[in-house]
Amino acid sequence: MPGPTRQRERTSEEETETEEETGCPECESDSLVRSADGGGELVCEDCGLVIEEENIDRGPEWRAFNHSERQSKSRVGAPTTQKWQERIRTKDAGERNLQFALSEIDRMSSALGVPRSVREVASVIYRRALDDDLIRGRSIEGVATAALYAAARQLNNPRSLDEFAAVSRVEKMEMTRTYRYIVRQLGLEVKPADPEQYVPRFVSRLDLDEEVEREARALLRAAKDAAVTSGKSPVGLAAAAVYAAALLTNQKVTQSQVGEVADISEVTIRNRYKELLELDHGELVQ
DNA sequence: ATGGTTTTTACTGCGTC
DNA sequence: GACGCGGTAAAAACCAT
Repeated sequence: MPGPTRQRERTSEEETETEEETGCPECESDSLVRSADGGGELVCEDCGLVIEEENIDRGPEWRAFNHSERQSKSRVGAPTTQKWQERIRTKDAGERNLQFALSEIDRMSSALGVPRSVREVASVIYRRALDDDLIRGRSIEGVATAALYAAARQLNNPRSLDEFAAVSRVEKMEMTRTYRYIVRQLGLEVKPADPEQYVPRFVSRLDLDEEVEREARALLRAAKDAAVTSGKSPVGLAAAAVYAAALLTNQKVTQSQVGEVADISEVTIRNRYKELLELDHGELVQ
């Protein structure tokens, strides 16, 4: 019988990981970057892996909007309806539009710790939307957010809707509506996110170790093979897998903690993780 | 619009520390 | 007594048709 390994209590400080400029353990890249808001995660620019996170905010607040007021510079004022001012407006509209959108994409990208390639694809998508005149009737921020969301998924580096909601200036509803629209109009090909892609970040935010990540991935693969994943939220599956994996490896984490970092209800975690564990017994894992 | 499925919300009881 | 976990019913959200 393997003795129950007493897990170390989670200590926020005192236990500083010893990776400074070692590069990304996942893809060996050197381009590590500290994300701007949302908790100062150290993330890899190439693969988006979160290597280290400083403030785990477990408060109920992390889905709140931090920057309530920001863009006070875009003061529009009453239009003076003069002819050439009107012309300038329409002429430069596209340029201003694009510039602002790109800066938004940049801002959200660093907040989310998304790799550079994703920003680039997002920019391309946005330009296409602009060319096809899809912005009309929609907000620039909305389309920018949608473009980034789509790009992140296309490049297999997805962020959840809730993660986006935390950094974007548009509400979730507008986000999803705009996202559907541009995906449809531009004929973008976006496949459902693979739950495994959420695992590293959740594990990292929960301060669990690599073993959990491996186990979670194994559980998810088994589930996929057994075809119990279709129709289920990838984020929910990932969260459940992380929780289940923590159980299996005797790591301390609660359902509510996992639920919080993944923005998934505990009920969903319960329902999913039971299924995952059943498979683990019945089917073969690995 | 509608119906089926999934997720969330709210509430419950049980065991433990 | 608070906390973690499990279960349930009903509401809400989602999705394909």
